[in-house]
Amino acid sequence: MTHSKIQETRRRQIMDALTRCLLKKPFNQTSIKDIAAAAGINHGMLHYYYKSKEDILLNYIEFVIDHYKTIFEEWMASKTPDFQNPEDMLRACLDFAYHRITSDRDLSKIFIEFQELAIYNPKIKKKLRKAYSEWIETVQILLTENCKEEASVPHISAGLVAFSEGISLISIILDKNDVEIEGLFKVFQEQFIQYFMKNITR
Amino acid sequence: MTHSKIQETRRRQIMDALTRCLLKKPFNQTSIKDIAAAAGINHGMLHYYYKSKEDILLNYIEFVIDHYKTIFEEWMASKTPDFQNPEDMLRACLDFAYHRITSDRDLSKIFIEFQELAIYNPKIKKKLRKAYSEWIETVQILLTENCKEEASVPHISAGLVAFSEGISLISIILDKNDVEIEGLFKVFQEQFIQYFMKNITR
Amino acid sequence: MTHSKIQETRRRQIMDALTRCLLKKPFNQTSIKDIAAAAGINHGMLHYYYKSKEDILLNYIEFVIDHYKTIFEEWMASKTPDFQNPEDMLRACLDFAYHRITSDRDLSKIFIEFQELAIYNPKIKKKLRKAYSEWIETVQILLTENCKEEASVPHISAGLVAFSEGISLISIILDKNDVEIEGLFKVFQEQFIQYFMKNITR
Amino acid sequence: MTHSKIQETRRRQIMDALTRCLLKKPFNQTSIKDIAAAAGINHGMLHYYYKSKEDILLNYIEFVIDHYKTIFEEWMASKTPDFQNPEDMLRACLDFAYHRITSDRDLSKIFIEFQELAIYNPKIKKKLRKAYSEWIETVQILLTENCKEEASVPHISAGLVAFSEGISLISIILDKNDVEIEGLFKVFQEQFIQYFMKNITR
DNA sequence: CATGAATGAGTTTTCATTCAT
DNA sequence: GATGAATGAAAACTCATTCAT
Repeated sequence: MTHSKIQETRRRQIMDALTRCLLKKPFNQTSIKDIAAAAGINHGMLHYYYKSKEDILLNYIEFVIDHYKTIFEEWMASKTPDFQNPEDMLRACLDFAYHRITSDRDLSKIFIEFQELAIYNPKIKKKLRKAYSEWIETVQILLTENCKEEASVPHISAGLVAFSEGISLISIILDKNDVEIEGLFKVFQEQFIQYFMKNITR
Repeated sequence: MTHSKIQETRRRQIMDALTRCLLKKPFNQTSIKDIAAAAGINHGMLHYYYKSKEDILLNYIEFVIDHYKTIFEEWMASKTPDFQNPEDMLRACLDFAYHRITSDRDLSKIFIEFQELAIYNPKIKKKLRKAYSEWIETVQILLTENCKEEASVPHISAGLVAFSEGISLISIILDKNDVEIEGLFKVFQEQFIQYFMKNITR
Repeated sequence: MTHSKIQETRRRQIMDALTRCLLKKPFNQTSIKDIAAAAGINHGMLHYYYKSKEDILLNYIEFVIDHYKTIFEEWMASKTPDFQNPEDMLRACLDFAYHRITSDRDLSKIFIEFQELAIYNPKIKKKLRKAYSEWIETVQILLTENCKEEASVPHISAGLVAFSEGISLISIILDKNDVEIEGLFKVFQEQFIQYFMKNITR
Repeated sequence: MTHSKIQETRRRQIMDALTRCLLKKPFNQTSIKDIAAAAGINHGMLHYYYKSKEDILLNYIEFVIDHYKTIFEEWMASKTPDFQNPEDMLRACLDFAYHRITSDRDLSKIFIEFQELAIYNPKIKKKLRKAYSEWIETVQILLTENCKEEASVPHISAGLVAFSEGISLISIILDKNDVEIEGLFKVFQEQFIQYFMKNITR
């Protein structure tokens, strides 16, 4: 039992506090005291639960990634039996990814922060690389299951993820409202599905 | 003429120094003295030429954007007469954007830094929004010139820019080598061109 | 009996732990948690057994001094009947002092630490003063028993102790190996014994 | 010109301030702000002139050692022609060493602090080792000049330095007044001179 | 007796900014 | 224009001590 009940609670408080902080200020300008205040606990405790500010960040990145991976997996588990054909499944997955991830502005901001941190910090880069690799792989698996021509699947998977990240970035920077962004996304989504159904589906 | 020759030189030295700095450390961890040292000038001078650290950053962002805008415009001016048909032009433009912008790893890093700064700083966000808007608009103009069905052009333009940004991000995070990324890019580029030629070109 | 068996054990564990700690870091940089970890007990307990960090130190100094006093006394008790003449006894005592105290590098380090602590802390200074006084007195008693000219005995005793401390310091700082230091010590030891036998022995 | 006039002044102020601080508190309990306050300058400046607290200390140790080396050398230069015979010279040197170094209680305290710091810090140990080596060497040179039997000179030199350090330590710990300590020192000094004149002088 | 969560004062260090020279 | 000394606020981190369980 390395972590007691109270430890779990505190660690979760700190993670949630950091989310709130990162929506206001970049990590480098967020002080340990800021996080502690947001969590409603003494700043000394942050060093009791994590060995450094970087350690908080590394744990936080894992926390966020795991959180969304879990959400996706739970959704997949609940939906899988429902799909009648590849097109339905693809459309549902893209819808889910869009509504729960790409269009979540808070999440997008936090990921843009992660990306910047990754550029300058190899440890963070490694974590992010793993997350994106897994995401691309998940897409690949989904596509391969319904694919007769496998050669282009890896490129298509990576491209979809890149496009998704690009959309989320552009929607943040341009401050487009959700309707416009959804329209933009849908155009490409439909295009992609049609292309995929025509050329690749078995 | 408020700026003498020496002033122009100094300001340019500072901008170039900041580029070198940003490839090593994020802006928030880059000190005025770091920039001054990289520029080979006294740190006190940075406050003579710019009124604050933020002011340096705002000028720098404009400097970078202008720099690449100029490069693109010069290239366009030099190429325009050569194109025989829309397809050639589209392919050339996408090639240029890819080779000079999307695949320039240093530039990509600096833009990821800008994006993060923009999230938390409205002034920076405004500058970046303007840059991306103009970029999308440029693409729109290029497409519209050869287009019979204009309705989807705005979406396609924004999508192309988003995709381009997504690719550059993914290539940085995944540390993919240039060949892999180019392959990925080309698949979509070709797809896009074919789609565009079939449905939209007049 | 205020101290139960377990209490004695714990207190001894703490003292031994501090010895190990002081060979790595100065007392001021040794934390309560360091000592607790070295002792294999909970850091909260240190405040149960001792009222403060300083209290631990004061007890430790007494512990170390008593320890070595006991060793010397036991040795003396075991040896006394053996000596045939003053010269034998003197030589044996100096040998013992050298091999068990002066040349014990760990002990020397710990005493250098004590000396520094004593300079700035009157309570510690008092304890150390008492220890050195008693040591000098012991030497005095040994010398007086065999002395016809008592006047210079106090000076000689203090001088022997000072010399012994000086040797141990120099051997630590110069990192001389044991052989060199023993040679240095022996030269003076022999000189001293000859001088003492010639002028002072009754 | 790496150091301007003001730099020299400030650096000297800081060194002098540290002397005052070390007479009150050990180095580890002396904060950067304490030293700055004692020097009458802003604490930020200490990091302008020295790159860390340890750097201040290392410079300080060199400063103190150089200071006393200079004093000794100047004295030697002024005295050398006066000595008629080895005995006069030896006595004068030992007198000087005693009155200006061994019996200087402030200096003794500071050296006890250095010794403790040296035990735990290799860089400091190296500096102190060099200082003691040079001191022993100086004594050796003085003795060798007047010596017919050189074999024991190294031991005697090291022994004299060790004894001197031992005396200064004991006088601090026992809080003996100067008269008593001088008496103690003189007994050995006389003994040493007589021994040296009889056996070793050429 | 034992544990470990909690507190808060204190430490070194960094740095944008100012300004006298 | 140019230099670099000076300021002071703020940062991350440490730790003796307390105390509820």
